[in-house]
Amino acid sequence: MATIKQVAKHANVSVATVSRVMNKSGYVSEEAKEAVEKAIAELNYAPNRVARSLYKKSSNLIGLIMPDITNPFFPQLARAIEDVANQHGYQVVLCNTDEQLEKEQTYLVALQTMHVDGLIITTNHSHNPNYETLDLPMVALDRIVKAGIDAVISDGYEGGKLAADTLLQRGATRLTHIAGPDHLKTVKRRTEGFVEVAGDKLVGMTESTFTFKDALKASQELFDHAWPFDGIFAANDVIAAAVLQEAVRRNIRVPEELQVIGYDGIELGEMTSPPLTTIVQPIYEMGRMATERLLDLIEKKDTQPKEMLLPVTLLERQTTKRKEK
Amino acid sequence: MATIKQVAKHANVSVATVSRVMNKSGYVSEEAKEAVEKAIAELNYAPNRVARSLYKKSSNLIGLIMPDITNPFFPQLARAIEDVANQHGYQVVLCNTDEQLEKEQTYLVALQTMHVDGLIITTNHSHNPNYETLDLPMVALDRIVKAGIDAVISDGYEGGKLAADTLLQRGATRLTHIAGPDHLKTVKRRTEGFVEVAGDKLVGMTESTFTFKDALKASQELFDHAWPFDGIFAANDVIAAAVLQEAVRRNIRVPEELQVIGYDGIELGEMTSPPLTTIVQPIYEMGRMATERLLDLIEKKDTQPKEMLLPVTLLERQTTKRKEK
DNA sequence: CCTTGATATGTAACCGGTTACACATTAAGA
DNA sequence: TCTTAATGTGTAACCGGTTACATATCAAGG
Repeated sequence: MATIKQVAKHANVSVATVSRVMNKSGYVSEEAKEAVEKAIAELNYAPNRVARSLYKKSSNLIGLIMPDITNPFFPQLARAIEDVANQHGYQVVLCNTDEQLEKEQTYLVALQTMHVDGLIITTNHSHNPNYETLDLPMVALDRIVKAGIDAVISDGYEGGKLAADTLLQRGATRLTHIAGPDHLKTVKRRTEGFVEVAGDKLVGMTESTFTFKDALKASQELFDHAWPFDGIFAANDVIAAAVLQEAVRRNIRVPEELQVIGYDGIELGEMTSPPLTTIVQPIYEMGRMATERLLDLIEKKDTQPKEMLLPVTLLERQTTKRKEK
Repeated sequence: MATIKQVAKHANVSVATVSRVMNKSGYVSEEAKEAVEKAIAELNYAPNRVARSLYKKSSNLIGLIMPDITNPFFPQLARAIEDVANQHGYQVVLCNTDEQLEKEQTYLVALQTMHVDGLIITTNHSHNPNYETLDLPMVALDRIVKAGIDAVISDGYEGGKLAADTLLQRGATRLTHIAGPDHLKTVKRRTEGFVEVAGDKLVGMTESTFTFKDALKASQELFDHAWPFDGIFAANDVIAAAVLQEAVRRNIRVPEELQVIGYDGIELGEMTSPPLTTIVQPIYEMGRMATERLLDLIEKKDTQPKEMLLPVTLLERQTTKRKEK
């Protein structure tokens, strides 16, 4: 690969002039500019980003820290982030932490020493010392790290209420719920909203992680102990899919005997039988906003911490009944 | 962040000595070593990877080029790659190209100018000029780029035969198939294997992309035109899920009336109702092997091009009948 | 005692960009 | 015509590491 020196020699100017035309900075004569552009084209030159990074202390890299890209909620987020980053000339470094503090810490130093310009974090323990001392632009996505760090989240509380409302309106009278992991504040809000509206119609509740296996186990327990019920809200779509599968296995008709609502709006919901009714959070949009916000932070456009709460909507597919008039 | 100079001053040695103890190279007295280690610990020093990259022309970064991480086959691959890379001190840069040559080209220069050490490619057009001139270690994963470039793929041909065999053995007599996109050689092999064994039992066949929407459309067409049939092999699990959903919608009992086999072994297959029987390729293993191979290439351990063909297995869940004795 | 090789350490060049600064030329304004 | 500011360009320092090379000390062998 050609270097700036070779370009300079080829164009009969100094490296400073080459740098100036590339960065459109300082004064350059029309003549010199053309010569440099010609040389760049002829040598197929592209500036070495590593060298630039070293001086500028900025790499045009952003770190994306998530628990596990294998969890079907995250790829869409990653996609949005990558799209926006790329449009602005940034690349993203993928980090799966499995929510392990130690892995996270290792990544954090790796990312810092490679001078990433910012971080998007979709992982947290309620108290994570790793981030608190970190002096790097960052935004939390779908998680809340701590006050003072920007966050983009969906309105889980309203989502939970909407789920209960919908179930009740469609004639359900005995509601149940499978909550998500206890340490995720954003997920807890869904449960709170649901419980509030469900009131004394709530006849059973359990808890599960977001893996399908665990969700299946939780579903079985719920069916074993709380049956009969005719409406269920799952803390996310994976859990809802497990509920659905277990219902089918038990020959419970959905939605006639049991109505099911999930949360997230991932593609998986389209693929179940019947397709899943769910509370959709605008996943791609959330990724987009988080990234744009991060880029603003990096370019110091706005340093006032913000929390962005996005509205959710009901997507009626076929695990709920038609609306009663 | 501290620099090597500060560490040197703090330990009362030169930067060269500091560098030597960090890299365990050259001669260093026990005394100096201890002083340096103490200084490193006290200043919480970690070497600047950008500076190191500039001199070494190696960044410990690998580029991962895939069509779309949102396609449920890829996250598991990405996860495996990231795991292995990380264990060896490498990070991965995620690139979604949507199979667009132009996007790919843009990424390629970005990746080159940031001096990534290697590439894993899971995307291709049968003839992609971008890679042919590229002088960078790379391995193709689940795709074949061209002879001379290492590839890790699963045995689609055997997989197709296995699917047909299984269907036939379980009493199916009228087989159909939904093939994948025509330009993917590895996917075509599945079809070839299936068709060969199915022989004159094959009563219908169509083609689809790997998006659920398209797959649903293809399924509907197949049901409209080729019904009745009692065994179907889909080129991947997403297509199989679409077939399943359409079958349920048409009140066709699975597996009693129609047996379905997919290909891939992604988690989604577990979540359908009933759970999907499928030909599983060892996805994580493939990602692992590709990455290990790439790292070998980077470290010049072995430069003889190789193609690794991994065996597939049948995972019997509930869309096929029990084996007849 | 002298030579030699192993051990130990520091100085400075280098990687490939960016930019402060010095210097030269030219045009405009007084 | 003289001053001043705008324009144009090159040299060299700098970013933070790595390493070639020079230099120094010391122990072993002849």
